[in-house]
Amino acid sequence: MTDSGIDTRPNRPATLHDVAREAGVSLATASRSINGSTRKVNDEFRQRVLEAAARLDYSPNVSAQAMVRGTTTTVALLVADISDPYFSSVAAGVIAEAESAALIVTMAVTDRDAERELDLVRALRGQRPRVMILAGSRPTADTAESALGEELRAYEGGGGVVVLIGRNELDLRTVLVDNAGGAVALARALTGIGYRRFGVLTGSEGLLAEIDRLEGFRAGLEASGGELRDDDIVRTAFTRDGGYDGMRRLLARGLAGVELVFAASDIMAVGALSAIRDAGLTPGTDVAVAGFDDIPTTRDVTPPLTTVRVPLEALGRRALRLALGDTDAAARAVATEVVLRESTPARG
Amino acid sequence: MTDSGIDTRPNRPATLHDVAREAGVSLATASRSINGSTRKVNDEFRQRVLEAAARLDYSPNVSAQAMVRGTTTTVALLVADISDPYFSSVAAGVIAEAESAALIVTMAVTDRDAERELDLVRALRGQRPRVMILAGSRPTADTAESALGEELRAYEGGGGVVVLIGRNELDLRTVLVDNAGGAVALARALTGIGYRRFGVLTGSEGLLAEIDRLEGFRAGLEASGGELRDDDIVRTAFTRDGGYDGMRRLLARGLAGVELVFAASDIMAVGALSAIRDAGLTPGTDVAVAGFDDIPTTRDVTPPLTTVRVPLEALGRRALRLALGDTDAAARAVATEVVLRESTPARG
DNA sequence: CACCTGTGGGAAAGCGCTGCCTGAGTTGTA
DNA sequence: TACAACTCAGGCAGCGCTTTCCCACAGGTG
Repeated sequence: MTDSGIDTRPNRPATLHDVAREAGVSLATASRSINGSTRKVNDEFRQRVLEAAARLDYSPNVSAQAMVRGTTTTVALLVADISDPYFSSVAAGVIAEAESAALIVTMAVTDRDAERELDLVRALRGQRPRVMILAGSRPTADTAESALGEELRAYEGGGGVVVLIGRNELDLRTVLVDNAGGAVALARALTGIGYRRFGVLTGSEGLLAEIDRLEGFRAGLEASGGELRDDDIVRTAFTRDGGYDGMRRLLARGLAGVELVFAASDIMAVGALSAIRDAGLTPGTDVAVAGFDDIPTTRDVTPPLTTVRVPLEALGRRALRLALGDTDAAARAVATEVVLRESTPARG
Repeated sequence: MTDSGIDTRPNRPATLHDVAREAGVSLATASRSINGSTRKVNDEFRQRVLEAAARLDYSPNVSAQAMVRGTTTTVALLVADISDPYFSSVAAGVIAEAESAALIVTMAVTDRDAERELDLVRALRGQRPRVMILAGSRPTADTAESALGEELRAYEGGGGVVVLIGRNELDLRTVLVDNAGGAVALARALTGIGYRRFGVLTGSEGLLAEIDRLEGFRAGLEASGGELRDDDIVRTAFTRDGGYDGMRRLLARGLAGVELVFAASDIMAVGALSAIRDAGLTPGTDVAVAGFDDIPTTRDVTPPLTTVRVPLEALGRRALRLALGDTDAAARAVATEVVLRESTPARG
């Protein structure tokens, strides 16, 4: 078709240069026609450029644009485990919000490994994302952690914005969830419907969310006459299988009067339900169970799970809005709400 | 510290140029020290460069590298809905495999909207990803679809590789799942344990997976003496709520002898279980239910769900491996496996 | 008719980086 | 001692794009 046998590698995407040549205009005019700068372009020229672009299947090279503009349209998102419904809901929120801000999301999974998390942050930093969102990051200030902090600060020093989801020791923008308040309210609600003796399944990773939920629950019980003995607190993995195992341990040991087991996350609670059933007991009747988060499956397990609703998708949206400078989003902790269902029937 | 008041905007990430200056070497040497090219660099120089880089918190600009190298390390992944466990498992597989190939994943969500899907493909194309993976894409050859095909072909024309997960009319690399075979095997297994009259809950979107599963199931029943009347096939949304609604419709109409309802996906089956329970019936006992996919929650619903196992994470891994040229990955459809659980107790 | 102003296309610089090419310095060989 | 053969640091072009800056030209004014 066109003349000039300059570069006819077939596998090279068309460049703006190609488009300009095809349309018979300069590079500058082609650029202005396609992205629509402040400068006006003659309609006829613009038309020609757009047609040429379509003919050549032109697609602007965002790397090149990023270089010259000095800014990208990327949001980097780190989650612990994308197949965990907690994180996939948060991710859905981030992605939805990113789409409405015309940003593109790059995602990485840490597998709850601090070292890998650090490597990923390093790698993602190279993308010069506008925003970096970390969900379910490790909390305690050990060495790997402070290296992470340093890396994040370096990223911010280079003009990036970091947002953490969930309380954290790092001194960075954070979307706070009212874990403690929700746990207090849950404890009160449960004593209110007649429960007195409680057990707890919580994580062993020292996540601040775990701690806040446990302490909040304990405080709520103290204020409302419930009892939680230290022996009845089981520390286990913060996963479905962790919940299953923890519950099994509790059952093997004998419930010894525990009427209700509070699992610090729904996913653990779901595992606990299965463990109860596998032990030949009936959850809700023989032991009540409550969770935290209100992931979608809480409606579909049997009995439906009492929990504390955390608006997970909203969390993700809010994280990005906060990063983008919406100060309202920083205002205060995201509210949580107790949802009583049949896994905790009213007692006597 | 350093002299030359050239550019001291505080919010500018350090460039390789800065590092080279700080280390007192040339740009070329700095580049070679940091990325380790084929050329050797004097140990002392390299040391100096690495120290300077650390001191300045240098992180290579991947956009710049992409430009000059003419290739990126990005994988673009499109899914219909990331909070659906089917897609989040597939995504987990893609991300895991990407990590082991030192690639980074960019993710977008189509929300099952063909138009949005097209826009996203267009936008992602600008990233020049090495690979583009589409999971749960729309299938039928309508107009938006052919525009999608054109866009994907343009992307491949520019040197990219497209992989589709699940059968599709587009003539592109595809990870095939043996949906039909699994459905046949399921039908046989169920007639084998005494079921005769069946109902089906399937999607209304014309996805080829839906069709293959339905047709496979039908064929399996025909071969083994089961009965499926057209009236007992309900078309509904391919989601949890779709399953719930479909089952409710079936129950409202009266089961009229249907002993087992096959839902074309687990997520629909889970909704169906809840609908059965909400109607005051006992799933498994009053109506049996079977699903397809074996998502994690199938173990935790009551009764545990009979299903056809699809190795979802493996699907994602395989998609990327296929894109990266692993010809074994293209070999044949991914095998599926019947898993009988208590939602379909043996009859009579 | 001389001059000014506004409009809008084109040339060119340069974003951060890699990889070829050059050339200085070192070692080996006759 | 002369010269070939290496080795390896540095110079520089250029990846695809945006954005000044420049300039030609059209139209307006006194």
